[in-house]
Amino acid sequence: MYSSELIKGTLKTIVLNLLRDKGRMYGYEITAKVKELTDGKIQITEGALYPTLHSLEKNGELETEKEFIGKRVRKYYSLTSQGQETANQKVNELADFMNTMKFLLDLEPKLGNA
Amino acid sequence: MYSSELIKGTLKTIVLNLLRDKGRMYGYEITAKVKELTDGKIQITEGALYPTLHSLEKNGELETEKEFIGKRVRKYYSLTSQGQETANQKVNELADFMNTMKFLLDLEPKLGNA
DNA sequence: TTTAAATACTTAAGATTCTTATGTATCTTT
DNA sequence: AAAGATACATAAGAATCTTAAGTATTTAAA
Repeated sequence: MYSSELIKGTLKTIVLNLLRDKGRMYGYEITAKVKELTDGKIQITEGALYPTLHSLEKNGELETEKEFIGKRVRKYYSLTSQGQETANQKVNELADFMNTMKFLLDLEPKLGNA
Repeated sequence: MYSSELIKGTLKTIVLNLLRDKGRMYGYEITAKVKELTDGKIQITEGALYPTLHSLEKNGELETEKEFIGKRVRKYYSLTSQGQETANQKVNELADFMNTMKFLLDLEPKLGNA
């Protein structure tokens, strides 16, 4: 488990990226998938996830379909076309940021002014 | 410039790592160095940096020496031995986290259960 | 069979960490 | 003389997370 500050700011990107890959998922499934894919190193709490999903939906990035599994409601989320764009952009930004951070932490010699 | 959520949670690590490398630095110098090293992509604001430095000092990770440049005070920060350990640990954690995130974003096939 | 655990969603209070803004003061450049 | 850079500090507000509590169904274990 990583210290919680690190997760901050990457949650939206994780969710958008997963939905881009899987097509549609419901909340509980997202938490389980992230936990599985990261061997438990990243555990999204429900208190963080659901407000994020609601906010993304309100913003037009996600749309929902309700399905009944027996008597229980399940809300499937999928990307809107706007959400597709945002997903691409957010993932690129995070990848770029991680390159910058890697450079900063390794303090590699800067190219171009040797 | 990255969207500000991304910076959150990495600031302490950036500061500790820089101090580990440079020995000692003062606040303003840190903001300038990070800006320079990242070509302006990461700009630490003073409102974020100074409280962070104060909190790290209060926590025993950093120690300070004041120096006068003319009539102006400059506060140099350096790592305590505890700060050294924290720096190592934080940098390792962030590197580990970035690997996990890279895997998660690329959705590379998981090794070990093919 | 009843109890616990897992599934599935929701929301509220509080903590943390950042942005934005303001304030003070000195030094350097125009 | 004024503007911009240097150098510190802190407070109000925003954003995002944790922790916690609540509701309800389904499945597994005792």
